[in-house]
Amino acid sequence: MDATLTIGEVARRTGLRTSAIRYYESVGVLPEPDRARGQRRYTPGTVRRLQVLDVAKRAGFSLDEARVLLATGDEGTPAHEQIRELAQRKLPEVDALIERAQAMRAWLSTATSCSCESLETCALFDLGDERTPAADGAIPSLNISFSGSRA
Amino acid sequence: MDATLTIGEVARRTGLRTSAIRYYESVGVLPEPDRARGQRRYTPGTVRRLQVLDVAKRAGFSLDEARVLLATGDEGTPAHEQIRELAQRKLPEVDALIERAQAMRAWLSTATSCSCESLETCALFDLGDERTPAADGAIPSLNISFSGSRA
DNA sequence: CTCGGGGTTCAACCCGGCTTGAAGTCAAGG
DNA sequence: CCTTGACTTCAAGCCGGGTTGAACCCCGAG
Repeated sequence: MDATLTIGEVARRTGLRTSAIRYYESVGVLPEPDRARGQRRYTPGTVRRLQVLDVAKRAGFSLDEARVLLATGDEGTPAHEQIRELAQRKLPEVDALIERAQAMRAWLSTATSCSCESLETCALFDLGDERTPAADGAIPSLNISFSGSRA
Repeated sequence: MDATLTIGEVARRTGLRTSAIRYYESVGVLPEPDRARGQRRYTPGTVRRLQVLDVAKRAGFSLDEARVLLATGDEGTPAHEQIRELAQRKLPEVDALIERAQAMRAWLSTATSCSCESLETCALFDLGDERTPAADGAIPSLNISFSGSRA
């Protein structure tokens, strides 16, 4: 429980830059740690928090969302409630992302065998067919809208 | 072929904002059009170009990549060569995106049935297992790195 | 004449997630 | 004493893809 790790130490153990750790603190994802002569001193638990953060980011959560998650340690409801709720809220977004990416893939795959002379005449670029003629060799529709998530 | 459309007209026909059209010109995705008393005058072909651009963006291409594509109209190789090459270069990226998104989905799905009391002990947040114990109910690994694409 | 509704320019701002740089403090070691 | 290295702060920059705003011009109608 004693706060012994310097920011550099935490950085080494997590693979983060010290600037990132300070940034997380500045946006409230990490709490303000104790200080010794002005310098931050972290508990070993902080390393775990940052690992959790890492996994959460990979799972598609923003820092804002991760903040909520990391706040669960603060004497309250058990972690699984927050985890479940966040995951359930995120799932449809990720499903949409997958769908969108698969539509992109289908289009690109079709495009690799394009033999059009000009973009003017290439049906690949005709607007994502709303009416979807349901033809067999139809061109994959790209009627997609979404705001993706990042690494 | 006479340049008759004002920027507002093109905007109406494409659903874009005039600011976007000027921006595309500024970054070289659209060529500089003729002008009448200082005002831009576009050919109907420009509308098509912007539709092509729209589809290309949905397919995952950046403006930089789309610029290359749109440049094919300029008296050169037939369009399909560029289309094919760009699509082939993009496919692995999109495949990676899909894989990543599916890993996210799997993790989130597992997370919705988490019953851990604390983040400390929750195996969901143990680092993406390199050693992959290959257990059956194993936690989906999130060992992913990638720069996604956006709408 | 004046107003409204196009058009023009350029610079600045937005988003998220950091990084980078300048300038300062502090402790240990040669 | 001086250097080295790790820490501190704050402001500014970066990426992509535009949007927003101020200040201007120009034309036709009432």
